Amino acid sequence: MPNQKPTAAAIPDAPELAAPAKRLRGGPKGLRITDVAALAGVAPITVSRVFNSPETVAPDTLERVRQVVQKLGYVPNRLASGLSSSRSRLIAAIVPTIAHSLFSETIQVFSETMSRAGYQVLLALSGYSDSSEEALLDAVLSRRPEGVLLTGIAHTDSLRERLRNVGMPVVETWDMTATPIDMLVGFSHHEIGAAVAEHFLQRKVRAPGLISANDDRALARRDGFRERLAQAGVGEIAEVLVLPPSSIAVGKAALPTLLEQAPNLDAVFCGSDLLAIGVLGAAKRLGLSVPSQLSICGFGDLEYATETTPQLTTVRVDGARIGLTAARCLLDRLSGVEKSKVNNVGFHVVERETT
Amino acid sequence: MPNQKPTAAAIPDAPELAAPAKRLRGGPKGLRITDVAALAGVAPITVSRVFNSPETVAPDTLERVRQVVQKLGYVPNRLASGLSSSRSRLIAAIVPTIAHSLFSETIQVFSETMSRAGYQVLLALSGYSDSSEEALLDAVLSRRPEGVLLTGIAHTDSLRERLRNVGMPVVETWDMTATPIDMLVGFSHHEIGAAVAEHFLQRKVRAPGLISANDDRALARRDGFRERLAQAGVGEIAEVLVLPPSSIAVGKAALPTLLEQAPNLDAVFCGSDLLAIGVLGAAKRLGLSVPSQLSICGFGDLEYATETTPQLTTVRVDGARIGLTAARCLLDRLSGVEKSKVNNVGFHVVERETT
DNA sequence: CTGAAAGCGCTTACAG
DNA sequence: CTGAAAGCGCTTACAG
Repeated sequence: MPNQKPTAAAIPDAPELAAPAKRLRGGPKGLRITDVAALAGVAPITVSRVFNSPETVAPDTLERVRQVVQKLGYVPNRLASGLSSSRSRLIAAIVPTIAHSLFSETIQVFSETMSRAGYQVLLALSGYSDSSEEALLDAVLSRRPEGVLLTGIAHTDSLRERLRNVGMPVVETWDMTATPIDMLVGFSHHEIGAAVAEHFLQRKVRAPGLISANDDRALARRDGFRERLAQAGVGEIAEVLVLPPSSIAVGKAALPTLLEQAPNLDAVFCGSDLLAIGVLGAAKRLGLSVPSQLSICGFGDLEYATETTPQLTTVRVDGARIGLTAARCLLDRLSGVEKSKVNNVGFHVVERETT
Repeated sequence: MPNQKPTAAAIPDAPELAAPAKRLRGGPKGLRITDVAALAGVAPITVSRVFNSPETVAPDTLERVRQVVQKLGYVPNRLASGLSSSRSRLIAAIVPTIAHSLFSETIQVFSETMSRAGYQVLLALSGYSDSSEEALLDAVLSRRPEGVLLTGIAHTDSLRERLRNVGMPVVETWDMTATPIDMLVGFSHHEIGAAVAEHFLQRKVRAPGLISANDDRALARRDGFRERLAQAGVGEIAEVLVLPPSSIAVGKAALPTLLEQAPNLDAVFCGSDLLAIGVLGAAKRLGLSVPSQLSICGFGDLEYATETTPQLTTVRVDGARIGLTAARCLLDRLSGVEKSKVNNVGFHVVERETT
C-alpha cells in the first residue's frame, strides 16, 4: 500500500483548469434573497420589490414570491439593505436610565409608535455621568440611525456640535432650551421650580428647603425655585444635593441634614417622588405632621404615590405624551414634512393634601 | 441670441470617450474607511485592524491612524462591518412592556452589562398579545442579532421552533420551564403561587381569592396557589381576571367584584403590587381593616410599596440579578464558554405586616 | 412590470 | 506587520 502510486483518478476533485480559487467566506449563513429568487423563478431585485414596493409588482408574481418566502422562512437581512439603501430603519433612544424611571413611559410609547411606522429602537443608556457620552454617541452613530431621541438636552458642547453636524433628525425631550439641536418636546424645569415656589408661597411657607440630585435638570428646577422665592423676599434656602440614583432611603437620610441647616424648615421641594416619600417617612419619625408642619413636594407623579401618600404634593409631567409627540416629530421629518420645532408640553403641580 | 449656434466649447463637460457611465449612488454620505486610509497613508484593511485588532498593528501605524480618525471624526459603519463579518454586535431584548414595569430593572442591568462588553441592545416591545409576535420576531431577526433575551418563556410553539432553528444564543427570563429554548434565568411562578398559599394558610385564612391578569405567568401563579390550597382542603377560590395594564384603579374596581363571589373573603393574592395597592384602597373604603380582616399579597416588591404600604405582603424577585445573569449567560456563550443552561434565581415572600 | 450590472462600506482569507 | 482582491446580501439607477 505504501508503494501504491497515486493515479490521476485517485486525486479527488482536481480541477482541470486551476480556477482563480474562489475564496469562500465561511459558507452560507442563512437564506439569501437569491435563494428566494431562484425558487420563485424571478430576479433578486423582484424579491426586493416584493418587500419594499409591492405595489410595483404584478399580483401573481407577488403571490408566488410571497409563497416562497413563507415556505422558506426567509427574513431579509437589514444590515445589507441598510447599507445598500442608506436607510437603516433604526432610531436611537438615548436615556439616562429606564429603571424606576420617569422616562420609561416616554420610551415605551415612543418605541411603540416608531415600531408601528416600521422603525426599530436602539436603546442607549447614558447613565447620569457625562464621562462616556462621546463613546456612547460613537456607538450610536456607528449604527447609522435615521433619527435620535435624547432624554434631556445634550449636555456637552462637543456632543451638541456632533449631533448638529451629522444632519439627522434629533429630538430633545424632557427639557426646554432656546437653542435646541433640532427639534424639542419638553417643558421648562426652571418654570417648575418657580411654580413649586409659588405653591409654597401660597401656603405661607417661611423656611423652604430643597433636596435634589445635581444633574442639569434638577439644578434648573432649583434655580427657578430660588428665584421665585427671592422675589418674595425669601432668601435663605437650605439645600441638600444627593447623588443618583434617588431612592426613598436617600430621601430619609437627607431630611435630618436639611434640618441641621434650617431648624425651622416648613417645606421641602424634592427632586423626585421617591425622595419625597423618603422625606415623608423621616418626617413622621421625627414627629412632624405633613403637610401642616412640613409641606413636601415631589416630582414625577408616580402612580404609587398618588394613592398611598395623599399628603404629598407633586409635579406631573405627561411622559407618554412626550414619547408620542417625539415619535411624531421624527416621523414627520423622516417623511419630509416640516413641523414646529419646539413643543412645550407643560406640567401640572398636583396638590393632593387637604389641609 | 436665439440665432447663436452652440459651439463645441459651449457644451459643458462633454466626455471625450463615452466612459461606461459609472453609476453614482447618491454621492458620498459620510466618511468611509478609505478616507481615513488615504489620509493616513495605509490600506483600508489597516484602518479596519486599528479598530478590530489593534494589537496586530505596529505602534506608530496605530498612532497615526488614530490621529486621522480623531481629526476626521470618523465613525465606522456597523451596518457594513456587520454584514461583512457576520457579527452584528447587536443583542435583541424582547419585553412585554417597560413602563411601570418589573422588567425595566432587568433590562437596565442587562443593557449596561452588554454595552460594557461591546454590544448594543435592540429593544423590542411585544405587548401582552401574542398576535403580532411573528412579525416582531421577523423584525428582530432581520437585524441579525447575535443573541436574544426573552422576557418570559416564548409562548407559541412556532416561535419556540423558529428561535431554536436560528441557532443563536437565547435566554429566557422571568419564568421556569423544563424545556427552555436554550438558556434560562428565572423562577417558578407556580411555586410562587404555592408559597403565597402557604403564607395565607399559616395565617389561618379561610376564604382566599385572587385578582390577576390572565397571561401565562399570572395563570401559573394562580394554579400553584390553587393547588396548594386544595391540598389544605380549601377548594373554593374566588377569582377575578383583569386585563393589562394592571393599575391601582383596576385593583380598586376588582375587589367589590371579588366580594360578590365570596362575601366572606379574608385574603387576596394580587398579580402585581399596583393591583394590591388598589385593593388596599378599596378595602379601606369598605371599612375592612388590613391585614386583620383581609390579608393582601402583591407581586413585584416595588420600592414605593415597601415604604408606604406596610400592611401589604408581597413577593420579591431580583430583577437586576436576572438581567445581570442573563447578560453573563449570553456573553459566555458568545465567547464559546458552555455554562449551566438553567439558572433558578428564586424569590422571596416579603411579609411586612405586623399583625 | 421585470432584470443585469454596479455599488453600499466594510472584513475575510490569503499572500508576502 | 501590511496589503490586494473578493465577497457579505442587499438596493440603486438604468434599460427595456
